[in-house]
Parts: sequence; structure tokens; C-alpha cells
Amino acid sequence: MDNSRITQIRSFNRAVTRRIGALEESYLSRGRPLGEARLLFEIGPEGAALGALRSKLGLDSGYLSRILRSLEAQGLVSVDKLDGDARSRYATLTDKGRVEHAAYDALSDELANSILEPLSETGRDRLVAAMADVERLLGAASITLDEEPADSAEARQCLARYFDELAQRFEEGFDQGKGNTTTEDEFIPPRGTFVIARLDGIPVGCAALRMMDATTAEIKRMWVSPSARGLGVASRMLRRLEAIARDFGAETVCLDTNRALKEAQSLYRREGYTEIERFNDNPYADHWFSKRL
Amino acid sequence: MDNSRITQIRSFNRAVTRRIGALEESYLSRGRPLGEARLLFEIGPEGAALGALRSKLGLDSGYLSRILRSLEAQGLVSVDKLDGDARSRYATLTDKGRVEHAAYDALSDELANSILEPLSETGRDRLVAAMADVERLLGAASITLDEEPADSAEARQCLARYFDELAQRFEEGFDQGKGNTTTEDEFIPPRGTFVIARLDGIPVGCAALRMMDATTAEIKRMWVSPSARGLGVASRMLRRLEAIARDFGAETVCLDTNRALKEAQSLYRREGYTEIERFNDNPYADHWFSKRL
DNA sequence: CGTATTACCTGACTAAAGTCAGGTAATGGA
DNA sequence: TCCATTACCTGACTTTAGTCAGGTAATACG
Repeated sequence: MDNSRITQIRSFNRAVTRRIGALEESYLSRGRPLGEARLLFEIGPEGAALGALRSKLGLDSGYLSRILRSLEAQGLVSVDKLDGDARSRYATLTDKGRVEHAAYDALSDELANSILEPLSETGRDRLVAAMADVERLLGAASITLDEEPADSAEARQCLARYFDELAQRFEEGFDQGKGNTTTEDEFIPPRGTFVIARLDGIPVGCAALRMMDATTAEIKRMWVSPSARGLGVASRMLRRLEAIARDFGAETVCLDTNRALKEAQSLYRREGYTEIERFNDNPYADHWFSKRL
Repeated sequence: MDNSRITQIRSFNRAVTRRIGALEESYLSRGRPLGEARLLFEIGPEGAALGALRSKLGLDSGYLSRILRSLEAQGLVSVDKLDGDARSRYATLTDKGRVEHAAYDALSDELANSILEPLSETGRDRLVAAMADVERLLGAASITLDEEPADSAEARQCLARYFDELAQRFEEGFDQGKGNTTTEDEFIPPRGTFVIARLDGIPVGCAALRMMDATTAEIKRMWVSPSARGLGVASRMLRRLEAIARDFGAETVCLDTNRALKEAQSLYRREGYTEIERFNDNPYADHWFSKRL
């Protein structure tokens, strides 16, 4: 463990908890229990499916039902059948509910403003920038990596977005039939593996590994969603795959890349890969790298 | 209001609330209500006076009493008379209580560590630095300024620390009798005023204003505690005093300062003061400034 | 010295938050 | 077609959190 950093994080938690408490208190000022206020807020002007509300707020189905009945009784919300599945229901704000929602919204704005207000112009800039950093990095910290079959629905989804991006970025375009010298079933243990990176459960990146021979692994399909770039996801996936390759008995990892993917090349160099001679006939590859494990 | 900044603050709040929620859940994992856990934690290895606990956690006296009885029943805490005032009582952890406390402490550490762990070394550095910034600036945002009598206990305390600092920093030392051309009763409305800056209720700075004649105000006793420097407290106090001076009918504000107080001089210049000729015979003054309101 | 105040305790209460075991209607799949 | 599953609802319940009105002993103050 890393003591001074942990101390800083804990002290940050305490400082921020107080602010959050202030927000909750201001929410209570409208004379409604926090649970109802939160639900009203979460339904929002667009409305929301009950299932979505339940999972987002982590509510028991019976409990949600009861709070909704109370909001309905107050004339703030109406719950109707959703066309499609007649079991599902959809909550919408009434006009009165929209007014209440706007009031809660204003309270949040006010609190945020009360934080900015006493600060100087430069203080405000620094605070907002630091908050953005914290948020970004907390997000990065909650990205998880999971090994899973390369033919799962989400894996396919990642791969589709990966190939889309190749088609956009390669000067020469990208034809999947021509470029794919490898089939997805090579990414299944023990011949290889497939890793998906997720942020709050939704996929934001993937990477694949296959054993070329007993002591050589190849990394392919390395992709990070634009929304998650700059958070170190790629290097985490790379290291994870290297560790797995080691377990598979690999002594060397190699990979190829297109000249258009500059940031990938600098990532590989940063992670200790060195450029080598062409080792395959991938028509889209311009650079070949390898690293001894 | 400042829209994009407010949006950033609100989004930060949401992101951080989730983390805090995770901490509270981990606290619940020890099978004890959050209220008891918090109290146990707050008592700490050193123990704590009941009054201090009540004010720190914002608990009703009856409620506190009940939670303490429950912790006593679990054998975690003992409450004894404090020597001195036989009405006050003091809570201490038993050996078993200390073990529990350490367990909660470990949970907090674990959560902090789980945030750091997935990040790269530079990511960790950036996160911790950004958290420190946010914490600092949130602190700055909660500094309040109050006008109050210059002879209150806390005002005297500020002034004592101010004079101490002068004695330390002036090359020629500082003798209060010689330096004080002004008495504290000149800082009472409508002849003048006295402002105290507080962070969480404790004084961290002061500044005084007195009217020299009907249209000229003088600023004196400008001091910021070392712990609160760099947060813009001085310029906030300065602006507040200028606004009050305006209300008093002042058209010009002037002040003097010693050559050793470099940061004060640059503050005055930054705030629009220009250096003028000597206007008093303060033996410790080396520079004189004024500003038209 | 008597009285007001303080520091804490007790008992009686309420509201909010959440859990659990069924129950109903719609839907999907064999 | 039948049966398991899903999406939601209802009623009965518990725990947690918190408030309020007294009450007691110690202390401060005029």
C-alpha cells in the first residue's frame, strides 16, 4: 500500500462527503423524503422505464412501486404501459412534476454556484479543472478487464467498432475479408484469449491474444473506445495479455500495426516493444514490433 | 451563473457520490448500522468527550446516548467520568473496540487502495494531486468573512498572531508600542470596521479598516494564517473592506507596509493599488499605497 | 445559599428506508 | 399449448435514524 497517497484520498473523501451532505440537506428542504426526491430527479423530463430506475438507484421492486404510488398521489408522476412489452411500465413527469424537477435542478445549481462564488476567477478555473481530473481518473480506476469468449455479443460489438475505425483511419481503407488473416476462434484458451475493458458495465475496449507457436504470442484487435482514450486502458490491456501469454509459455510477444495508428505505435514503444522485420503478410501492416517477456 | 463550470461541478458530485456510497456499503459489511460505525470510528483510539462527538457528528443528545449504550453492550466502548467536570463524560474504546476501529480503518484504506490500484504510476500521481487541489479549493470556498468587534476574543487572537508574525519577519523586529499608531477602537463602525475570515468556524485571517477623514479610508492589520495562504483570502478581505469603505463615503483607500512583506506588496499592486509618497510616520512602514474607489 | 444552567440520560414516539413473501398479468420458448 | 420466466404490484414486516419531553446530578452564578 501507498501510505501518503491513501491518506490524501481519505482526506479528500471526508472533505467531499461534507459537501454531498449539504446537497442532500438542500434536497430535503422541499419537504419530501430523499428517496422520493431522488426518484423524481432520476425520472427526469424524458421519463424513464421502471426497470432502468430500479437498477440505477438500486431499489427493491416493491420499494420502487411504493415510492411511485406516493409520487402519483402527489400528482407529480404518471406511470403508463410502454408500447411493446405490456409488462414493462414507463414513468413520466406530469407538468407539476416537471416544475418540481426544475426546482431540484435549481437547488443543485445553487449549491454548485455557492462553491464557485467565493473563489477568485483563477481559483474557479483551478477547481473546475481539478474536479474534471478527479472525475476522469476515478472513471479510469473503475474500468475493469475481463477475459471472455471472442464470440460473445459484446465482443462482437467491440470488434465491429474496431473494424469501423480501421476503415475510417487507414488511408487505403479497410476490407475485413482481406485484412483478417486470423479467425476469432484462435482467441479461445488455450490457443489464445480475448479481453474486454468495461466502464460501469459497458464495453470501452478490447484486445486479443493468440499463440503463433509454443513460445511466441501475437497481440491483435487492440481497440479503445474514443470515450475512454487517455485513461491508460490500452496499456492495462496490453500488460494483462502479456501476463496471460507468459502463463501460456510465451517468451516473445509480437504484433503489427498500420502507419496511420501513430498513438498505438508510441504505446508499444513505451511498453518496451522494439520494431522488427516484417513477420507476416498482413496487407494493412506497415510496422512490426516484438518484446521479450 | 456560470453554466459549463456548474455542469462540471455537478458531474463531479455525481461521480464522487458513487465512491462515497461504496465506502458506506463497505462500512455496513461489518454488520453494524452506519450510525454506530461512524461513532465508533469518531471516538478513535484516543477516545473523545461526548460533547465533542455530539457537535462533530451533529447528533441529538438522546440519540448519542442510545448509540453509546449499544456500543457498550457490544463491549466496544466504555464511558467514564472525566476528571474536572463530573457532568461531562468521556468515551474510550475497549481492546475489542480498538480491534473494530482498526478494521474500519482498514476498510477505508482498502477502498482508497482500490481506487489507486488500477491506475498507472502517473495516473496515481495525477489523481492524488487533483484531489489535493479540489480539497484545498473546496476549503477556500468555505471560508467566510464576518464583520465583528475588534475586541472580541477571536479578534484579539488574530491580532496577537499578526503581531507575532511581524516580530518574526521584520528585519528590525517589531515593538507593538512603537508600531501601533492606531488603537483598536478606531475599527468600530462608523469610524471603521474589523473583518475576520473563518474556515469551519476557526479564524484564519483578519483585516481592519478605519476612516482617516471623511473621504479617505485606511486598511490595517491585514493578516492570513499560514495554513490558509494561497487561497485568495487576503484579496477577498481587501475587497470586502473596500466595499465597506465605499459605503462609509470613502473615495480613496490607502495603506502602508513593511519592505519584508513582499507578497502583501504584490497583492496590493494586483488589486489596483499604486505606490505613493509617505503619508504617515509609522516607523515600520517602507511603502505606501493608495487606490481610488 | 438558592437558583439557573449544563451535560447527560430515559422513555415514548415517528418517519424513512428497506426487506420479504406472495400474487397477477404478459411473454417467450419447448 | 403449456409452463417457466419476467415485470411489476401489494401487504406485512423490520431496522435505522432521528425527535421530543421530561428527569437527574453536577456546576456556575448572583
